[in-house]
Amino acid sequence: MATKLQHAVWTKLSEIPKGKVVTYVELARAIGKPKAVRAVATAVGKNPNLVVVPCHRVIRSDRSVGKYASGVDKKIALLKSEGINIQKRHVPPEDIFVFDKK
DNA sequence: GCTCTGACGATTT
DNA sequence: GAAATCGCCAGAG
Repeated sequence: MATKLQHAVWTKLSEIPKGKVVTYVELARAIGKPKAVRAVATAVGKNPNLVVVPCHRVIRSDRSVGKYASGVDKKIALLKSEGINIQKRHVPPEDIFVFDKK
């Protein structure tokens, strides 16, 4: 099952271009709930559609990779494969994607 | 309807 | 710089 919040999150995630990552804050802001970062994180973690939902492109606002269901190390490897020079503790700000805010 | 928990954030110690 | 604390929203029991 999927709540509307989760759907909103996944939809936004699918809009992230390859080679870019997004922070939970930006993602939360994109769905109109900038304070609901925790709810957003929960939604991402429960993502049932790994194909259209690149959850590995989601990082924390402090540029740390955060967590990953299949292992943080895997997440980092995937992002590096997309051209992102990511590290466990920090991610290059220039590779962080920002949603078009209104 | 209340309480606990969570892939978090920001601030303080 | 790392750990602890408080605050935040939504979902699950």
